[in-house]
Amino acid sequence: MTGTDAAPADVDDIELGTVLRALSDDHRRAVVVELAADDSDGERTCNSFDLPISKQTQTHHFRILREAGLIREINYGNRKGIRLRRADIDRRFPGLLDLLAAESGAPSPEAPR
Amino acid sequence: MTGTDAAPADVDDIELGTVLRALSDDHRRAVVVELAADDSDGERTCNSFDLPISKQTQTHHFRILREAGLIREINYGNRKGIRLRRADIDRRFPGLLDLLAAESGAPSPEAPR
DNA sequence: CTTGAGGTACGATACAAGTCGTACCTGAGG
DNA sequence: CCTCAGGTACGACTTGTATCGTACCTCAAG
Repeated sequence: MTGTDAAPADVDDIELGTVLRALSDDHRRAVVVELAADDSDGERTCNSFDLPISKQTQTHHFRILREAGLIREINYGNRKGIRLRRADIDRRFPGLLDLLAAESGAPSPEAPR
Repeated sequence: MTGTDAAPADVDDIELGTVLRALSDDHRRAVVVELAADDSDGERTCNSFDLPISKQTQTHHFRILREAGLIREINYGNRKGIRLRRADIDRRFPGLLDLLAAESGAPSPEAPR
């Protein structure tokens, strides 16, 4: 495993600075926004995000997201699953995912005038 | 370059990516957190934040915050005032300031620790 | 077993960003 | 006028980071 998981296990170990730094990148934010927009919270594959970057860079970004505590990566050997840590994020930073979802053109609870 | 030392005038011109990038820095986030914690929204001076960095660097950070649309800088010649754009932020990213305020050890409505 | 696709590890590179040094501007108070 | 503190402008330095190339691993299907 080569010391893979430096991901915060506890909700309290998720730090705002790390999260914001992770979300400041457009590609990573796009991933989280997509995940946040899916209510069913199904497991996704890396390929399903259609990022215009190489595999190695994708690995890098997903690691940042995992270490920030935003996603979980389930290792299947020659495949991996991506899952949003929605419950943890909602408890640690309530409203954050709504903020991100609002950027994707998601339905807003309030009338847009 | 970037030709923009201008701050976004319209609320809609405030971009999430720029805001998150601005808030990903600890010093800048500390400033916004302090501002967000003050409900009176009084004008502050740069000195009042007690940042452990040089004046030049402070100027740099305040510019980033201003260009992101998070604060306004009022120039008095040999002094300047700092003011949080609370109304704009609340309208563009509702909940964001609450998120930040929660990190400052502010009283959270439901944080039984 | 061999092959191929998905993923990772390590390294190199190029650009962005935080920091400070020096020099200069501005206004208040001697 | 001169001085001084707050603030800015420009540049240099250093670190961080996003990106990719090459090599390797893992599993499933031939």
